[in-house]
Amino acid sequence: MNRASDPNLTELAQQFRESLRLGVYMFRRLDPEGELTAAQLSLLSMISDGGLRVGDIAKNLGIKVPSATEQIIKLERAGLVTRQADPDDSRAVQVVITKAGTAAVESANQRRNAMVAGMLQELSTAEIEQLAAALPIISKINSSFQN
Amino acid sequence: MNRASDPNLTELAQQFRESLRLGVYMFRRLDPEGELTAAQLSLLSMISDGGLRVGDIAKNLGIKVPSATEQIIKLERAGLVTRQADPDDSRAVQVVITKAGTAAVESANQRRNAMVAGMLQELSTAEIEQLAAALPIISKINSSFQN
DNA sequence: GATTCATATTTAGGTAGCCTAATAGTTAGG
DNA sequence: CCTAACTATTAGGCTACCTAAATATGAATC
Repeated sequence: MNRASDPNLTELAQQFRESLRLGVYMFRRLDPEGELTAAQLSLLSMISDGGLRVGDIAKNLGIKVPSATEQIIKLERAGLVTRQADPDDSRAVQVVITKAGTAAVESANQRRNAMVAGMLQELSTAEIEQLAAALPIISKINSSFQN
Repeated sequence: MNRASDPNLTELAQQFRESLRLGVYMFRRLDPEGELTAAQLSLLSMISDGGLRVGDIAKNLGIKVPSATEQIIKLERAGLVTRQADPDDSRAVQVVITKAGTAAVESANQRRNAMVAGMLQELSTAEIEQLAAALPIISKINSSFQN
């Protein structure tokens, strides 16, 4: 089946792209005064359940390895992560979150969630339900994009 | 009414932020080889129905005036827009799209819409409906954010 | 076990797209 | 007319990405 040229789907694609654009701007403006940038919070959140190698971090974030290294170096200098030799492969490096890193993630998430929740509370109950239903679909679209 | 501390709303906020993050990465990867960057396409689309002043462009894009000026200069050098004195206010500048600019927008939109439509066609009819219902809500959230 | 090929990371250098602060020109109100 | 407010540009800086090249380790082959 190929519906990609369906005019309705194209129209929806256009609207979806516009939403993506709005999302980029919202994302950038969320808590700009916070101690963590958006990129740093994404990286720290990713390793908060256990250390990962640089390459895995890059892959999961959808960026190139040198870009990940750069962020990791900044986070290390800030005392939020440590780099340790991977015991199984001494070419690789395990990036592990520190206590300070965990604390920073928690406070950053709280601040940002509070900001977003403040925006969401202006929605009606029906709108909140519709939004909640759509978020998993966006994740699904993203998965198909990764390939 | 203050529901912002409602745990359910906070949970939804967290999920929404994650979707935002995914959106950022999708947006960045959409047609990276194209002749227009995402920022350029956003700006050009905005003026495709008629010239706008630099300040209006900046406001609509959610960026500062000097950032808009910078983009406009690049687009002008590429022959996609022209800058003209505003007849009513000679402090202001009208930014007008050229024929080449219009052509570039059309082809960029087609390419990007086709890419997105390709991703959307993997969704079920129900999912497409749910997504379509949520997009206006995202616009609404963004509006409340602008303030 | 030495050579060669592949993998993991870092270093070096570059770009896009934002920002703030300072400057120059234009308008409008007192 | 003069001052305050507005519009845009210039100058300089930052974050977060990129590619290409260097370094180090691991794996495979002979």
